[in-house]
Amino acid sequence: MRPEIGELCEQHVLHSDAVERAKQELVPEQDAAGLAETFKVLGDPTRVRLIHALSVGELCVCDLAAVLDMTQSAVSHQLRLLRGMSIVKGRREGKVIFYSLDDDHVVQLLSQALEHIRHIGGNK
Amino acid sequence: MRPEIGELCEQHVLHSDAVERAKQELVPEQDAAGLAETFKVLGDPTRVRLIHALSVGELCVCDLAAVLDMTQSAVSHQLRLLRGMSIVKGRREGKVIFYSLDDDHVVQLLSQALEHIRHIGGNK
DNA sequence: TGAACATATGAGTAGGTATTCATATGACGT
DNA sequence: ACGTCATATGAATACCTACTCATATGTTCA
Repeated sequence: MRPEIGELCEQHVLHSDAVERAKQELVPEQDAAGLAETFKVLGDPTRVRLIHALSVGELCVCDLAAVLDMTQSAVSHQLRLLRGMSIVKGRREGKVIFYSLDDDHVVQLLSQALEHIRHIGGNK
Repeated sequence: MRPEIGELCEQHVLHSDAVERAKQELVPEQDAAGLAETFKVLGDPTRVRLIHALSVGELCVCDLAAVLDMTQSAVSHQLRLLRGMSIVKGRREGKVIFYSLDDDHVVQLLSQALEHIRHIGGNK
């Protein structure tokens, strides 16, 4: 079922039809970039903890800093990123700004990734 | 419904009960780290494209390089990472090594993330 | 065994990123 | 208007990461 081996690698590619097929279905560059950007934002322990903390309920910056034992500045910087990706949103109430998750997809992403981790955790 | 505002921020936290609650439910550091690690691996355009290409069907390193227009070395380095996270696996056949996705979760993660992107794409 | 090929890997480097420190913005009470 | 508090932001820095180049490993065939 697999294609015949064709020519040299560096120059002519081994399995040209498979390559063709894969090229056809290539994600548009733009999507790949967008996906990567999204995952990159989730790819930091601090931000994962931030998101998880907010999944419990809304919290202000100050509280987040306390919960995660971080500087207010550091938290604020990270929230900026998360806001930029529409993962969290802020609601002003006087001096305080309460943050909460902006999108349900994200928690699903987290739990699904956790599944993946647990799934492979044993064998390796 | 929201808690009374308490004391100073920097030192005593604004909403102590909410903070307590959030602290209770904190993800174990280990999970947060694991999640972040997983997402970090997905957080790169090259690897997203690699994964997507493999979702069509197995390909050897050389073909992957052709499909994504990259150096064999670069591809190999990335595959190493993906292998380490049990996202792809290799199957040797003579000189050639065919790579394929090791886990279904990953494609689901990709499509779910794509949903998120499309969902927010408009407003911003 | 040796040449040829596919893949893996180590060192080096350029660009990216998370935190800190200092400071700015914006809102409230007096 | 002023001081205080919560949050945001710019610059600097120390660390990380993706690629390149050179080379090693491992397989096949003669």
